[in-house]
Amino acid sequence: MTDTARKTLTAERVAVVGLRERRRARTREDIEAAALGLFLEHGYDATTIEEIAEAALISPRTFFRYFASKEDVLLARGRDEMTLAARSLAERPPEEPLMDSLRELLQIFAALHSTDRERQLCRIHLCTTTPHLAAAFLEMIHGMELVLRDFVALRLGLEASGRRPRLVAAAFGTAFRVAAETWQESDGAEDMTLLVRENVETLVAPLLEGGTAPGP
Amino acid sequence: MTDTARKTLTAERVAVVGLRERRRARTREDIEAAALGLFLEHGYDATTIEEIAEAALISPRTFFRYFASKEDVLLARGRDEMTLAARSLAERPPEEPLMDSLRELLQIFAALHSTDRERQLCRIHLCTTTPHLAAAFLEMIHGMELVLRDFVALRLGLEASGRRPRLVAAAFGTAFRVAAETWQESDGAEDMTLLVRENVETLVAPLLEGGTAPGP
DNA sequence: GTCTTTCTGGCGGTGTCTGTCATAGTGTCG
DNA sequence: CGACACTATGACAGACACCGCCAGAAAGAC
Repeated sequence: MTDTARKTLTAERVAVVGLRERRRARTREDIEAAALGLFLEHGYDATTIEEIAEAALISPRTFFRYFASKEDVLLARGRDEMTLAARSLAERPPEEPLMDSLRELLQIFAALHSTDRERQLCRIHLCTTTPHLAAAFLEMIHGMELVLRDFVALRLGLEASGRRPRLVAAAFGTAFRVAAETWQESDGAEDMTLLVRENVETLVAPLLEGGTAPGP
Repeated sequence: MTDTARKTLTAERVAVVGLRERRRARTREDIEAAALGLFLEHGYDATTIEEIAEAALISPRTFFRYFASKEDVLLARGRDEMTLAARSLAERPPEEPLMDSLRELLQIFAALHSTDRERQLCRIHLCTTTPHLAAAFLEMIHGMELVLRDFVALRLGLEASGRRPRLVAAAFGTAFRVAAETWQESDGAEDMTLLVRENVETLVAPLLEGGTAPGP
């Protein structure tokens, strides 16, 4: 874990300790809000860092002290949530069937999702309409798949480089991605949680039923 | 189809007509070769457009008349091949079972793949080691999935926005992606064609067997 | 209160990518 | 073969993302 990441986590977990941390968290949220608003109004590409900085009452230079890049404003939150959720799988009882653990992961996503519904929809909308963001969005899910792959390998007692851990993790990521796309295209009308669940049952479950090696 | 794309296709299909087209194709290949060499030598990020241009004996400005971006040097070929191959599915007999058509698509990929093995390996290696390229690579596959989705919907008599066409197309793309990753990690030792085939049978076939709606 | 640590803004630089224009080479038609 | 249209090219200027650096301001520890 990087130093920056640890600090961020600490600041979030201990909630608020000093004035400095509170201010920093506040500024970060200001930037996110300002950016999202401008993106929705003028489009992602047409919005410059300078405009975001001005709207958030900071200097352009400071923007990059809060976010690594322009796309990060939209994806950092999701990225953190995803990897943290995937990592939390390590705390599940080791004897629990893998498919049950994955279903538990869905619960965590559902909880995260319900707290931030409106923004999620905006974010995914931007991601699916802007090519550059679409690529970054896919890569974000790919990052979660890597964490997931190691967990699946551990649980199945296989090497992480093997075929089955790869496919299970990728199938899960794909189930999530397709659900997000479907949800976005329905303008949030469909039930995202249900969509992911269905897709996981359709894509992932067949890979796992019948023990550890159902395939050829 | 864009004007540029049409021209490219024409130039490829009619092979070589005038001196102009031949020269243009030659320059394009020079740029590709120069770029790939520099990427492998110094890394993708450490290579500048200026260096590529110099190695290819063109001006930096001209580089962007052949490729839309730096990443495009590596991905344009694959992108074209993928979408063309996916589009060629339209010429399969309409009564052919969908799964058979998809297996046919694998054949096309295998043929393309065998003609350019070494470079493919280099390209995928770069894509899996450079974050920015990884994202673009995933997006390339996503583009193929979109074409595939429409085809699947047409064949199954469903709407392209439905769940099943989405999942089938995404599963196919994922099968391909995982195979590419596995192949790259084995340094080309494994049989890429076989890997894709296995993954498709594992991931896609379960979605299609038992008619048009096997799921719940 | 001082001292240390952290945050911030500004400056300058690199690199990607684009619009524009003049020039030179290519294809075509009379 | 000569006039014409078309296209490719290179040079220039510019927008924007991003980063290293430094000096000043603010916060926390003592």
